[in-house]
Amino acid sequence: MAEEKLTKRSEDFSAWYNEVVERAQLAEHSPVRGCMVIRPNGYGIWELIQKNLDKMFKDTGHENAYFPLLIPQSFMSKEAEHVEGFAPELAVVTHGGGKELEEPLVIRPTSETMIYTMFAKWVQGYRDLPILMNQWANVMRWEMRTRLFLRTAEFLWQEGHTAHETEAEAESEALKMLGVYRTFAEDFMATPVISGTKSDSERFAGALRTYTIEAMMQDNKALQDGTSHNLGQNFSKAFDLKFQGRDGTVQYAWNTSWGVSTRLVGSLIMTHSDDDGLVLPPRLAPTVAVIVPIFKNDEERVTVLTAADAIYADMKSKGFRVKIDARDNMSPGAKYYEWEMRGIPLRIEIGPKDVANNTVVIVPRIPLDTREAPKPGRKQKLFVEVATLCDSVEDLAKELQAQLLKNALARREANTIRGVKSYGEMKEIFASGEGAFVFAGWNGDPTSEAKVKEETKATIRCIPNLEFRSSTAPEKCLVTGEPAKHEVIWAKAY
RNA sequence: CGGGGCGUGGCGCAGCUGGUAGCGCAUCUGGUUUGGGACCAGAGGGUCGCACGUUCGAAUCGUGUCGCCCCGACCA
Repeated sequence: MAEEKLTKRSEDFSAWYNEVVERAQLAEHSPVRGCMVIRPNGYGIWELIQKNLDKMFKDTGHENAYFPLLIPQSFMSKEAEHVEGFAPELAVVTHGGGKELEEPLVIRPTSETMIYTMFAKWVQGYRDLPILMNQWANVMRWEMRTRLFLRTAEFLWQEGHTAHETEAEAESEALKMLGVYRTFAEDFMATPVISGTKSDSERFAGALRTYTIEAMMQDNKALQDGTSHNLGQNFSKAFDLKFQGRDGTVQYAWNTSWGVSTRLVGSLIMTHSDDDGLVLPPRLAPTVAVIVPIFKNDEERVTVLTAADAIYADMKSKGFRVKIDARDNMSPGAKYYEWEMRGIPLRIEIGPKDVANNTVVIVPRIPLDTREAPKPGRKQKLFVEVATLCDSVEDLAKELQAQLLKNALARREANTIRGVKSYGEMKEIFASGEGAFVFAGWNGDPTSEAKVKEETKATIRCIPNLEFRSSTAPEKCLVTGEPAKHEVIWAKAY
């Protein structure tokens, strides 16, 4: 009996997302409210994100360290905005060793307070700067409403923390790391992102400025993929992080922090996947290719499996992330559906005919523009010589990676609206349910921002960086008609 | 925190005018199959979220409680 099809994306995006997460065996709800069990298939994606980002951090001079999970409650209170921002979502430990603690400990929602406490001990003079540090950790925020990968109570992330001698140096660091995130999003996640600055209302609690990369999901809602903050001297003043400068005077250090989380896995799912299930960019796919042997009888079985095993061993030895699916209680068709659901970029089919011809059939997860178009209703099937299989897989993986970015970019541009004439027009856009990224002028006033949020549910995702702005800057604020201070992107967001 | 829904084999569900639990998928065994979701035969597996109450008798009725999901508010 065939398993029922996935809910269609177009019918119920939210249900579709949950089904992909569960049926692709990425993650499931834990017995604890709002927490997530990440299964190996999902964790494998995170491991590749970690591995590749970590290399980029090291290449830009950062080192990894680790700080404690529990933070004395008093640390949290030292920076006024920070405590106000996080107080409602703290989980607090009140007992230990069977006794009530003198001072409650909070489970870190982020580690600024702990890390800058330590930095303060480590820094005396300007020669101790800069500190360029990162930690891979779990954090916990008692969110009112949670969603697998996108907003869980506990999540895995990396948080970079740096301390600098000058304001300019800190600003440059914050922007540099935003650039690292943008490069990672495009090159690995195949996700086009718009980088820019958050408006004050969306700024990190305690930051001078918050930078962001914003991606568009397939329901045209925005998702913040990563964030980078210029913390100014707010935390160094709160935690007494001082140094003696080149001129002999004692000064406060300048800090930045930046992070991405397991939310990126959710972002991947919502960006690329389709009605057949998960679609993974090859560079972040725990398994890039799966070999499915096909045979009718025992004789064929031996021939085909021998050939398939040889291919598998060869690819494995060359470092390919490849799997062989030799299960004998399942028909090839059933296997195809399963691996498609799980987002494997390339399927390698090998049957008796292929063995005889020294070929295999490769089926990419999504159609590639670079290859001959498939017949209507069919998948693209590529016949490949066994002798050149590894090169072909490498080429196809690259083509698929590029195709995903191309498709996502085309989709975002098709749903990006510039030159909206009136606020009424924008209200219609967000009332239609289709949604979009709307580029428009804004007077810079939080009041007009709040008004739009209330009336349309759309918020300012960011003030885009120069390269993402419209060629002609809007003159007027779309909401009030006053002179525009910035061009901004309005969108509904996760 | 407000509104709604749901807790019954691994998963999805039925049973709820009370009478001691059933279906589909999955699993196991045997056989036939296998180039797009195989079929036949047999088998195993459940203190019906938890507690108290009503009753001769509770998955079913009542009260309480715990948990999960969805929508909203909230959210670097």
